Amino acid sequence: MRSDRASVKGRAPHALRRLRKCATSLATLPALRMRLSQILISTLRDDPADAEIPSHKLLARAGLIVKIAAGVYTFAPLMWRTVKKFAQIVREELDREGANEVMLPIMQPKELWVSSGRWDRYVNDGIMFTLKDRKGSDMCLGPTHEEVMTAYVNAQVNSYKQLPVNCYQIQDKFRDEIRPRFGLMRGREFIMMDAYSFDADQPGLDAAYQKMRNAYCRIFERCGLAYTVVQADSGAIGGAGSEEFMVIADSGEDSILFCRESGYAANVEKAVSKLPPAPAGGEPKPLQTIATPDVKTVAQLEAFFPGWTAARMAKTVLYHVTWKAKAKVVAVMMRGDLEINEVKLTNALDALAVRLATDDEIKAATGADVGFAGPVNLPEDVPLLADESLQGVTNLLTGGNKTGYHCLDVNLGRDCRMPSWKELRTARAGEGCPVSGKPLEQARGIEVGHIFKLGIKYSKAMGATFMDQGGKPVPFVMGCYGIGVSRTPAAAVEQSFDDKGIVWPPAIAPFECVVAMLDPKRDEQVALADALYAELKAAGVDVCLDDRAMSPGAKFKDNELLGFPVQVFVGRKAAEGGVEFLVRKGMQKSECAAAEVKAKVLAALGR
RNA sequence: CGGGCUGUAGCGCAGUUUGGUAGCGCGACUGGUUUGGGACCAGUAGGUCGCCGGUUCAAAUCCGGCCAGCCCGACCA
Repeated sequence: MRSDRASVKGRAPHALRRLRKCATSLATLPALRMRLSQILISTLRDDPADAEIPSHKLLARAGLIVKIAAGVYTFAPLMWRTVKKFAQIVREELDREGANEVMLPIMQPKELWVSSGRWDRYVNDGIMFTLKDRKGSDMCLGPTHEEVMTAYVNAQVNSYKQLPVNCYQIQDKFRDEIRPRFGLMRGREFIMMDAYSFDADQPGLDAAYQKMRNAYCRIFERCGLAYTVVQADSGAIGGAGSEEFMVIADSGEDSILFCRESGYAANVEKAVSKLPPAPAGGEPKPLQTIATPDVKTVAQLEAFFPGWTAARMAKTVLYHVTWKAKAKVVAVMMRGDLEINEVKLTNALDALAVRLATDDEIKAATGADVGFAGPVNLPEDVPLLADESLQGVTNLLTGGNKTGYHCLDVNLGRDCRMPSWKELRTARAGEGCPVSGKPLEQARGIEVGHIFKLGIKYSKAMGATFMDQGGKPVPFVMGCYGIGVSRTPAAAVEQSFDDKGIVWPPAIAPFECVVAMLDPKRDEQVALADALYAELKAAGVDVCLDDRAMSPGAKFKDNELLGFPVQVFVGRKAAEGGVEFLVRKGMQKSECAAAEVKAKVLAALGR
C-alpha cells in the first residue's frame, strides 16, 4: 500500500501532469461572492392556481419549489440551501447524542419486507411504490427503513457489548399517498430523517428515547418554531409510548388537545378527557319498542322524543373491521352526544383497519335499514362493543334493530348482551383535562417529528438478535424516530409569513442577510455593497449580494417575498455612506451609516 | 375508492352556452428611454387549445373514450 502510493505519485503519467497544470491556482481566483445574479431565482407575480395554504403558495410563488408531478417537487437552489441548513441542525443535535449518520438504500428487495411481514400490507394499502428489476424480481422504493436498518445492524452487532447503537439517515422517502397536497406538506417523495435505536433491554430503550426527545426539542427550538410535544397513537404496534412534535399552524392536518394548567397535550387520535356524566336514568324500567318511522339520527330522535337528551341515547354504529386473516362487521355503541374515535376502535380490536359498514352490510348484520341499529336482538355473531361512557347508564334509548323502530328504557345486560367495554370516545375541546380537570383547548398542528418505542416488533419478526451476558440470543429492543426534513421548512413558512411573503427564521433562511445594490451600474453602490458583503462575511454572517439588474421597486418586492431575515439596501445615499436597513420580521425599516451595518445585522440576528 | 371542478403561450386567465380557423394580463426577447416600491415606448417570438376517436364543408367549442391535476367526502345509525 505505502510503496504503491509512492510509486504512482512518482511516476504520474504525462497526461495527468498536464491536467494538473491546467487547473487554475486557487490563489489567483477572485474572492467568492454569493451573487443572486448567479443563482437561479424565478419568482412569480401570481399565486399558482393549485396551491391552497400559505406555505405552498409562497414557496411556489417564490420559485423555491417546482412541481413535476402530484406530490413530487424540485427544490430550487435557495430552497435547497434551507433544507440543507435544517438537515445540518438535525445532524448536529443527533450527533451530540451519539447517533451515527449512515445512508441506506432507497431501493429495497421484496424479501426484506416479507421478512418483517409488512410487504402484503403495504402493497395492499397501495402506499408503497413497487417495481420489478430486469429479472422480474420485486423491489420497492422505501417508504421507511426499519427493515433495512434492522438487517444492517443485525449483521454488524453480535454482542450486548456493542450496544447501545443508534443510527440515522437523511434520505428521500417514497409513499404513494392517497391524496398528495399542500406542497411539501404531504408529498409522495419527501426528505426524512429516520433514526433507529438498538438496545439490550427496556431501560436502555427508555434512555435512548429520552436522548432523542431532548435532541428533537433542541432542533425545533433552534429553528425558532412554536411547537409542542403531544402524546400520539402508537398504532396497532402497541408499545410503551409514542410522541409527536407538532408545529402549531391553522393549516395543520392534525388536531391536538391541550391543557395549559397541567401541560397535558395529545393528538386527538389519542386524547382522553373527563366527561360530565349523563343525566341519571333512574331505576330500570320495562323495555319498550316504539315505532319511529323515518327517525334515524340522534337529532331527529331528540325532536321525536321530547325530554330525551342525546346523552341518554346510545347510537349503535356498525363497522367493517379487517384483521390479518379475517374481516367482520362489528357493532359499536356510543353515547348519543359523543363520537367514536376510529383509531381507538382499531386499537381496541387489534385490527388492521376499520371503516363504516355499507348500507348493505348493515342490513345483513342487523336486519334493519341504516338508522335503526341497536343492541337488542342483535344477532349473536355480531360482536358488541360499547364505550365506557355508557357503563352504568340505565334506561337508554337505542335503535330497535328493526326498520322504523327504536327501543326505550334499554338496560344493557338485561335486554341484550352485556357489551365489551372499551375507551372509544373522541375527546373534545371544552371537556375536562384528564390531569387537571380544567377545560381542554384545541389547536391544529403539523407533525414534524415522531418518536416511538418500537420494542421488539421488527427484531423479533426478522430474527435480529444479539448475544446477552448469558450467551443467549435476544432480540434488539428498538426505537424509531423521524423528522420531516422537507416538511419542517414548509411548516416554518406556515408559521412565519406576512402579506409581502416569507419571513424565514434566521436559522434556516436560504441566507441570513442580503446586501442589495439598487443600481448595479453605479460604481459607488457596487463598491459599498461589496465592502459590506465582505465585512459581514468576515463576521460570520451567511450573506448574499443582490447584484441583479432590476428596478428598485422590483428588487424590494422580490427580497421581501424571498424572506431573507435581514436586508441591507445600498442606494442613492451610497456616496455618503448611507444605506437602508430592513428587519424582515415586522418590516422595520431604517436608515443607517454603512459603518453601523455590521453591528446592526449581528444584533438583528441575535448575535 | 366515491362526488365535484379544471385542463387554451413559461405563469394567471378569457373564449366553449350560440361551431367559422385563438385572445388578454404578467413574464420572455430586441432596440431605446429609465432607476426608490414589481418602470415606459416601439417592436418580436412563443400555442399539436391534455390525448385519442366521432359528428360536420368546418371543432378549443358538439358527442364518446382515455389521461392528468385540483377540491371535497372518509364522525354518518
